[in-house]
Amino acid sequence: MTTPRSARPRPSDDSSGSLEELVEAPLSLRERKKLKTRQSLRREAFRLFAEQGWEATTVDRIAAAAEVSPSTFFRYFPTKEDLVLSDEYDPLMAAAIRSRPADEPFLTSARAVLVGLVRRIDEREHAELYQRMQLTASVPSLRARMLNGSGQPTGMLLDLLTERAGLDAPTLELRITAAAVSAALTETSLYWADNGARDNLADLLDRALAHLQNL
Amino acid sequence: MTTPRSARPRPSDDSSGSLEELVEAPLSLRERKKLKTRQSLRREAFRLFAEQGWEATTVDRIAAAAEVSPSTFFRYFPTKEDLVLSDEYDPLMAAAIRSRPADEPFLTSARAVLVGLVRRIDEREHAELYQRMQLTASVPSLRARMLNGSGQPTGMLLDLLTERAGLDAPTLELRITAAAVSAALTETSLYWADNGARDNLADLLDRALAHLQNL
DNA sequence: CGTCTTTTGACAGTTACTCTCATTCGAGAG
DNA sequence: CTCTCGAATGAGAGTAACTGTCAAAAGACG
Repeated sequence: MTTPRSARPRPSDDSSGSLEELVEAPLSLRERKKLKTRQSLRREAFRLFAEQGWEATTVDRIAAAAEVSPSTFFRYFPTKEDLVLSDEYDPLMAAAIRSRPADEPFLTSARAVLVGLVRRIDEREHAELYQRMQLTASVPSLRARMLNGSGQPTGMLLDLLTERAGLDAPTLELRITAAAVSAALTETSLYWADNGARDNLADLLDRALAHLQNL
Repeated sequence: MTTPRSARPRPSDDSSGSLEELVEAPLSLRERKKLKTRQSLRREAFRLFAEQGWEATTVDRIAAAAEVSPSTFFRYFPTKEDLVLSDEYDPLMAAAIRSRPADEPFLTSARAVLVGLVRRIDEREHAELYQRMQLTASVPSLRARMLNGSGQPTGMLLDLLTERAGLDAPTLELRITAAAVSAALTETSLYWADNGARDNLADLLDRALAHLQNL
């Protein structure tokens, strides 16, 4: 009962796929189909968002475009917002941070890992990332949810911190640290999108995390 | 177009009233009635939340209990969530911070002002404050929105910072600072509620903001 | 009192989301 | 290849949070 990650339960499993699968497990036909449906939903949704905007694009239309029933949509994404906000980077971040020396100051670990990760993501999927952040920054309800925990790394960062400290339950200080880093990540992304991605996201993030150290 | 404060527009005016009115303006009959309606809605809502929980309490029932039409409910609170999340402390905070020497480090100002303010609020309205935070902490959608900007002080803190820096538009660094302080405030409140208000909220906040300084 | 403006209530409509149940389809055994 | 089982889907009905419009009620003010 520490910090709930997402309001609603995920559909069934976390088999997501975007940034080069971590494990190249031979997917069963069933899994491949699920993946296709998921990708199709996301792709069609983003296409429609770009064409007609967020509000004008109803879930029914997205489902129709992806050729599934509206029911199915909600089996893949608990809410329309999750379509945009759900990311699959958390496990990557966690693994990367865990691979760092445990006695390194957390902000140092986080800075190195996050900046590196963001740089690679930005290189490979710049267009997608940008559209996502653009949407997130401009749609109020998305921006609102972006600024918080669901779909954001706060919870995982906190778990990492607690684990590092060898504790069972997080202290106030750990929660503050996690929240601050997470807020920096989020705020930087929004800043980036607000400015039309004029700057390099990874560099901005580096600046942001550096700034956190001398508050 | 910096950081939108709230997703939806406020009903009409910001004549709210809880913590000892700042201005003792002689309210017209109309204004007094509005205030009564607002308070009635909030009171009845919290009563119902306590009795039947968040989800079981529909807007229609709240409106009925307050003896206004459902339409009117939304004229006072843009969303059901705002009923819980909207606070009227922002202007107080702003004024208090502005009264500090402009060359004082921001975190120092913030720490002194926020801790003092929170202490006074907690003394005067402990029960209310606690129920609000309890609700916020336990209802996922509320907790989610709490962790972000809408209804939270991020935007105002940012304005203050920008003003202090003598700038027109906030820099990334200013945004990070505002976000970090805001996150600390939020996270502390949740921690407080999570722990059943065992500790003193003002003291916790002091610890949290101190911690921010030596990240 | 009479007029103007603000607030309200009634009502209809949209949409995100939930729940249930029958059907379909892939997995795996024989 | 077939049969069975469990998982995924589709259909449909239902709920509740909002939105927008319009006419009636009520305060402000001369």
